[in-house]
Formats: sequence, C-alpha cells, structure tokens
Amino acid sequence: MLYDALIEASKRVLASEGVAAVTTAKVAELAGVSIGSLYQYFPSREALIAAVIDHKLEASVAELTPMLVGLREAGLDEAIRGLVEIAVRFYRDETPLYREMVAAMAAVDRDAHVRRVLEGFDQAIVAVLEPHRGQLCEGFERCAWIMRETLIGCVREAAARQPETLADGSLATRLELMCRALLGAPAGEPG
Amino acid sequence: MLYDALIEASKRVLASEGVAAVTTAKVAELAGVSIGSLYQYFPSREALIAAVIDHKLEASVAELTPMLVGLREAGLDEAIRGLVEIAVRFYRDETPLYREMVAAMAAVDRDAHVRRVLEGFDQAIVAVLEPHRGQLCEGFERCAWIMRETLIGCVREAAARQPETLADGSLATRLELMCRALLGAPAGEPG
Amino acid sequence: MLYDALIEASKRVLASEGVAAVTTAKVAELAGVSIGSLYQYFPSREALIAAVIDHKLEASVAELTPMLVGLREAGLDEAIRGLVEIAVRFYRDETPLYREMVAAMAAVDRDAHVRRVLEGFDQAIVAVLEPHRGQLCEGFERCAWIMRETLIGCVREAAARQPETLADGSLATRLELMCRALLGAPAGEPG
Amino acid sequence: MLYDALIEASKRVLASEGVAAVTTAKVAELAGVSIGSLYQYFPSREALIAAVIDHKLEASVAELTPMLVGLREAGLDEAIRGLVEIAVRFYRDETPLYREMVAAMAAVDRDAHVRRVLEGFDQAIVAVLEPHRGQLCEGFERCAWIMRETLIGCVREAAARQPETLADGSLATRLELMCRALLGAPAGEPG
DNA sequence: CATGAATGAGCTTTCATTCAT
DNA sequence: TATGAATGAAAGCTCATTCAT
Repeated sequence: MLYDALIEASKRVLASEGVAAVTTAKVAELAGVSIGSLYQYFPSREALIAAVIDHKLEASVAELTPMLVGLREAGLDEAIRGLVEIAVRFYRDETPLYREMVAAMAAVDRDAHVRRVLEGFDQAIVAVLEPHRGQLCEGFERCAWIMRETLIGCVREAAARQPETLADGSLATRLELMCRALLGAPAGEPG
Repeated sequence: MLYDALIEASKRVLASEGVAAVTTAKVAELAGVSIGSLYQYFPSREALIAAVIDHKLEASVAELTPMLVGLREAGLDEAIRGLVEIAVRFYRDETPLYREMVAAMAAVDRDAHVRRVLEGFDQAIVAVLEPHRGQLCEGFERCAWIMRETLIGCVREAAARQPETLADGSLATRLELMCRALLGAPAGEPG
Repeated sequence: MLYDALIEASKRVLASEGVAAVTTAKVAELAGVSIGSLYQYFPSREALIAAVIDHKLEASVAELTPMLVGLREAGLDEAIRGLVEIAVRFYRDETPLYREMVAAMAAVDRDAHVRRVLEGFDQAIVAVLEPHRGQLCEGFERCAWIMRETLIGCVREAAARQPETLADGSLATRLELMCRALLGAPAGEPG
Repeated sequence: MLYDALIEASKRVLASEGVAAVTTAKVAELAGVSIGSLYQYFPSREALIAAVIDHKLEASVAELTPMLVGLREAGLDEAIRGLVEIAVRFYRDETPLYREMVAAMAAVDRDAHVRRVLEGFDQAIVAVLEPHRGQLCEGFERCAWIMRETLIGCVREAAARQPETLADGSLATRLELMCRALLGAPAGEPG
C-alpha cells in the first residue's frame, strides 16, 4: 500500500537525516511514488510527519502493552526487574529515531497525542504494581511517570553514550535500586 | 558587540519559534544588523546555530559550576539535597529553550561538544560526592551520569507536564530517595 | 444526463468563484461524476469551459429571440421601449456570471462564436426596426451594434454600480432618448 | 529600475496571453530579473497583478486628465465632440489590454480602486459640461456615467469588431448624437 | 462506459548566500 | 567593515490528464 510505503520512507529519512530532511520530494522518491500520490494520502508535509509520529507511538504501544500485561501476574521483585528490562530492550535500539522524533514534535505539535500515550504507559505501570500495593509506599501511583521518565531517559542516554552499561547489566541493576527506592519497596533479593 | 547581539537574537527566536524559524534575515533584523554583517561573524546559518548552542552550554556551565563547587564542603545529606535542588532550580524554567535546542542539535550536530559539557558535569558531581566515599557504594563514580540524566530528565518532564510536583517539593523528595539508593547511601534523616 | 450535469456544475463554479476555480476535480464532484467520466464528455478543461460559454450564449439566444420576435408587430415607440426593457430585464441579474464569462473567454477564445451570436442579436434588432424605416435615418441598420453595445453595457454597469437607476426607471428613460437619437427617430411621446 | 521592468513585463504578458499566463517565473524572466528579486518588490503574484492594474489606471488618469481639463474652456458643441474624440483616441488601441484587465480584476479584486478612478472620470466629464448647464437638461450630472460607459464600451467594441466605423468617423458622429440626446442638448450644427 | 488512483509538469514562495558599493 | 539588493536552488503544493480495472 502506498500509504505504508510513504510512512516507512518518512521514518527512514527522519531517523537518518532529521526532520528538516523529510521533504515531500525525497520521501515520495524513496517510497517509489509520485509527489502527487503523496498528497493524495497526506494533505501536507506536516500531516505526513505527524502521521509518522503517531504511527511510531502506536507501534510502541502495541509492542509494549502485552509485555506490560504479562507482568501483572509477577511478584514484586520480578515486576520491577521486568519493567526495567522492558525499557532496556525497547529503547536500546530506537535512540536515533526517538531523538529525531523529539525534534519533529517540536515542529509539528503532536503534544496532546504524545501525552495521551505516555499517560497510557503510566497507567500500565501502575497496573503492574497495584497487586503489591501493600509493600509499596503510599501514593506510589503518582510515581509512575518518574519511573517511566527515569527508565526511558537513562536507557536512551546509555544507548548513545554508555553502551557498555547496557551490555553488562550494570545499568539495569542501578535502575532497579532506584525504582525500589522510589516506590518504597523493601530491598530485593539480589537478581 | 555585533557578535553577541546576533547570538542573543538567535537564542530568542530559537526559544520562542523553534529552529526552523531561525532564518538569517530574521536574526539579523532582530539584532539590528544587516545580513551582510551576519556573514562576517558566522560563515553560515549552521555555524550561527551551533554557536548559539555552544554559547548556551557555556553559560550553563558558568552558572552551575560555582553552585556545584559550593557543595564540596557539605555533608552527604546536604550534598544530595543540594544536587537535586540545583537541578530543580536550573532546569525548571529552561524547558522550552532546551526542547528547541534538542531539535537544533539534531540539525547541526554538536554532539562532541555536548558530550564534553555533560562529562564536565558528571565530574563535578563526583567531586561533590568524593568526600563521602566511605558512605557510598563501590563504583559510585560511574553512577554520576545516571544521576545527572535522572535529575535533568525528571525536572524537565515535571516542568512540562507535572508542574505541581515541583511546587510542593514532592518530586525533590522522590529524587533524593532515588539518588541515595543509586549511590548506596544510607537512608537520610528527613529534610 | 452527465453532460448537462457537468455543464451545470461548471456554470455554478464559474459564476460564484471565477474561471480559475473551475477545476476538473471540483466540477466532477459537484456534478456527482468521476473525473474519468468528465473526460469522456470533454477532451480537456478548455473544452469544458468553452462548452459552458457556448451553452450560456445559446440559452440567451433562446430566451431573447421570442421576446424580440414579439416586438416586430409593435409601433416605433413601443419597439424602442421594448428593446430597452429587454436589455434591462435580461442583463440586470446576470452581471456576475457575465463578468466571469469575460474572464473565461479571455482564457478560452470563443471569439468567433461570440461574434456570431452578437450578429444574430443585431439582426434581430434590425428586424424589429425595419417596419419603421421611413421614420428612421438612413443607414439605421448599421447602428444596431451600437445600440446593442450601449444597452448591454449600461445595464450591466448599472446593475453593478448604479442599481437605483434600474429601479426608478431613470436609466431606461435615458437609454430610450439615446436610441432615438441614434436611429434618427422623432421624439417619442412620453412613456 | 527593476520595479518598473517587472510591471512592464507583466503588462506585456497580461495583454498578450491573459492573466492565467502571468506567472512569476515568466514575468521575472521577461524582465531579465531573478524570481527572488520579483519577491523583493512584490509580496505575491496577486500583488504584482494588482500593481499592474493600478499602474495602468493611474497612467490613464494622468493621460486623460489634461485632455479633459483642456475641454473646460470649450463651447458645448466642441465639448461634446471633444469628449467623444478623447474616448476614440484613447480606447481605440488599448482593447486587448483592457479585455485582459477585466479578467485580471475578477481574479485580484481591485474593485474599490477601479470605482474610484471611474468616478474621477465622471467628475471630470461633469466639469467639462458644467459651464453649459443652461443648455442641458436637469440632472445632467447624473448622466456622466452613462456617457462614459457608452463611449468606452462602443469604442472598444468598434476597435475589436467594427474598425471601419472608427476610421470613417461614422461612430463618432453617432456617439455625438447619442450624447446630445442624453444630456438634453439642442441639436448641434453638423461637425 | 464509469471509475479514481496515479502521475508529474509546473506554479508560488522562501531563504541561505554573494558581492558590488 | 558594513550594507542590502540580487540571486537561484529548492521546497511545498495543485491540478489537468491518463489508464488499468
């Protein structure tokens, strides 16, 4: 489908050359499509970029949701370790695309949508921790966004500038410690 | 000096309208300078934007360094609390400019310089904690970047989407807990 | 019939938005027809616009001819008054469409056809005056186009910029005076 | 001056090929100027076309005003003959440009300006006739636009389709008769 | 015949950059 | 040095037209 080809091409250009390089002509050519066709699927360059962002966010949600749901059955130790692991596995490889997506959002204003997706993640985290509320500090639900921001931010930074800490698991260990402290969870048995 | 006027004008446009709006004509006019003159100080638009980024980073360093140096005398509790406080005070208000600077960096590639600045911050943090190494876990020096990323990331996100947690101090409290856990510091007395 | 629907849709767009807005896509949609079908009835956009012009001219001829024929029985006074009246009744309301048609003709070149239609009108006017040739100046037949141009031009201008002169009949009175003078007709009894 | 070259080039394209053919690229090339420069003098294609119209109107005013002023000293016969003559001399050669200007105005909306210019002409006509008000019908001032419309319209039509009536003076004779009748002037001595 | 997705030439406009003054 | 008019490559977008279904 041309629509998908255009999204795919845009994503490729975005990840490798940045928003400014996402020109309608380049995307169309890379997708093997005429510019005219591009404009039959997207009313403007802005709309195209917005669609790429939305698309990527949706894909993230679709990929992460089942993983998070799977953790609802887990014990507290496993749950925290699982959340950290998901962050690592997921954000490790996406760094360049995400970096450019931040720039793209500044140019296209998808803020409302992004916020909705992030809140969805926060709720999913809360759902994972809920069963263990007895072991957690009061108001732990309001910490979900801090956890999410810390996990994603650190994994991203690690991918870009401290890759060995991802490979040897040392980052994961540190993140678990931080999350436990944030949630008021008792010290876990060494993973 | 014309150079400074141009940097200042660029920063203003960047912060309020984004990288894409930083055109040579607009910057020159805002600086009260002809475009011809702009090109006498900067070889290209890219160079101008890069200079703006560098300038802002240098200013951050200049502003934060004395604060960090001041913390070298402090006790561990005070030190940790102080680091969190610095992050809050400094990044709370800069969110829009930083957001646009991320987009700008994606377009101009200042990575090496950014890395150098960040490493400088990490070393400053280590210097603050050094006196208390007996109370900290082994290898705490290698945690500085995690701390830095967590503090900056969370404060920025809070400024953008959870401002009340900055006002009521609840974010600061949580961040302190996380930092202590990260560093292996003993539980502090309630601040 | 699709043909008529397309002509009708074109005329509507032409009258309300001007030639430039007459796009094949818009016309086809308004006619409830696919663009593909449009091209089965008209070889090009030009041909479509030309057809619209021709259509409108034909309709004018069809509507005015019986009125003019009706005047052949009339006395001279009545004939002149009738010619003025026809111009007023007919061109009063068509101003916007005619205005756009002038622009359209400049873009499509229907000159030969227009000329033929206008000559038809001139002959019809002559036929109305013929019975009274004894009361008219020599060569009055060669004045028909002057009469036609004056009547149409003034009524159109009045409709656009002097509407009250149409309502109170003052324009009609003046035009009658002018026509009489043009034709060398004796001063008429006040209508 | 580039400004004038651009106006001139536009006028040439407009007169010979119509509004639709007035593209920024074509005008710039014909003027021997880059498109970039065109946009330093005119903010848009619309503005360029509007300027061409305004320019032409101003030129007409500048050319006709002294002729009209010159007629204020004249006797009634001479005045009427003079008004007709001015119309003939002036509009005889401009037909194609005026034809396209009508189309252009429909596309650019200069109506207010055009109206102002036309009213100026009407006032100038009144000023020419004023000294003879004793010989004219009551309310002759309100006939100026009818006179103007008739003269311009008929000369234009003659230039396009009845050129011999311009050459042999027969049109002028007829128009004088019509004007006299319109104004209620006594029959003039044969010119 | 009818459809409408696909095409691409061509239009308007912007903006980084140059260079004669 | 400072200026800003001039440049033109390149971007976003439209729309007449075609053609496989």
